[in-house]
Amino acid sequence: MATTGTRGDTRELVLDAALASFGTAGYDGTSLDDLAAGLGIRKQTILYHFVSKRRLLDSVVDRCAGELVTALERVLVESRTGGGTDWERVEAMVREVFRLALDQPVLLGLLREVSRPNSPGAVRVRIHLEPLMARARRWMEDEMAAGRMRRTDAQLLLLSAYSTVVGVATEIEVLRAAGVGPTLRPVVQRRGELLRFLRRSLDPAGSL
Amino acid sequence: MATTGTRGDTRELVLDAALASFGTAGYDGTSLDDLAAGLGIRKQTILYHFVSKRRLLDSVVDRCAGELVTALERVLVESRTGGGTDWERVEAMVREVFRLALDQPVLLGLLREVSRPNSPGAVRVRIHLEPLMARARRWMEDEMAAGRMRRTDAQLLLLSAYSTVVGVATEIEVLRAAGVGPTLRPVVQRRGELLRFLRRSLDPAGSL
DNA sequence: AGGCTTCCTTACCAGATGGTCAGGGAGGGG
DNA sequence: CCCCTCCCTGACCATCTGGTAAGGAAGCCT
Repeated sequence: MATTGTRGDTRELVLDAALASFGTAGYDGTSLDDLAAGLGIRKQTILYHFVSKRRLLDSVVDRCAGELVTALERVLVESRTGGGTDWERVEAMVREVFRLALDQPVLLGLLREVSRPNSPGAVRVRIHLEPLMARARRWMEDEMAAGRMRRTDAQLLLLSAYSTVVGVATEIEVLRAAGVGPTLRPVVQRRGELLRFLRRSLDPAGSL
Repeated sequence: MATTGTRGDTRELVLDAALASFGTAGYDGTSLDDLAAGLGIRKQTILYHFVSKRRLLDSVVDRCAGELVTALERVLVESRTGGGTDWERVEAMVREVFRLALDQPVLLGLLREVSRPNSPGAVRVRIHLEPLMARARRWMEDEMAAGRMRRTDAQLLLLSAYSTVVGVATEIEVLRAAGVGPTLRPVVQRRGELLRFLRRSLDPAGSL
């Protein structure tokens, strides 16, 4: 072969490149030929591993959603054994999501692309996020009923948090377009706003 | 003819349809054939009025940016003759932007599409927004120097406000995708957050 | 009437796109 | 040795893409 060198992980390399391209150029703006050329392989190789372009997108989404779920699951377990308050657990989750986003900014690109209503990946990402959302919602409503959380519309709150994260994606891009370097100050600021908002909505001990 | 009926305003109809399509399906996801078919005309007619697809996007952006600038200009004049404080003027501007966005949600779709870094329309929208931004920035810095505004990074604040508005675009779409009807409550909530954020950053008389 | 302009059309094209098909090389097991 | 499977590739294709060239119909002006 002598193309990629290490052997065996072509599939993963394609997924990486596809994630980046879908996130920046968009689904329609990504051509399998270009994608393959960037990897030094032929388009047919991509089609061999992922039957169609559509399924490639699905695979990318699956993989990213998997990472997200794993990371959240880990934080959830940690905070459970650590035995923090509800609010501390919420905060840990939010921080984990932002950490993930800062570590892999490409994820935000994909999320943004896939949040578009008519996007082919929208349904796929919903499949992954809906159980997560439903679970979080149920938990929150239980905690509200038990008086450990302030009463509010759980679903609307979750969606608001979700779109804040998507908003961060656009913000980073806007800043870059405006010539502002990839400083993380605005991201941290957003995180602070989101946490403050959530605290105000949820924490019974929250100020103001 | 007998196609459109009223006569003469084919150009405007094309612009309307293009705005909607670019905003929902994206630039790459929009084909001139489909666009024309939706209007009951032929693709060549579109090419006749707007020389190329790219120029069509430019025209759409131009028109929308024009509306925005006009609306803001009007508010600015009104608030100037009304003689409000700095903060009241800022608030009036923000409210006008949100009003515009609520009146024509398609605008948000376009804005979102065009905020993508590699988007062909990104440069065009920058051409329109940069003078606006520069002007606002200069004004804010003057007011800060005069002590009528709290000191802060004017540019970062403006960009933050801008991306909040773009964020509203994604939020509406996310909500729709989640099955939540086009309720305006989250939008109003966002507006409230943005105003609070701006007030905290700018208003010398602002609380907390 | 005849020409000019405006608006829209049919006919056509070169290039790119996603996808199919058959085949080739490497390795492993019999 | 042969066969089989895994991974990859070249050749090819139908379709769609934005864009060009040319012509036709309606109105306006002289």
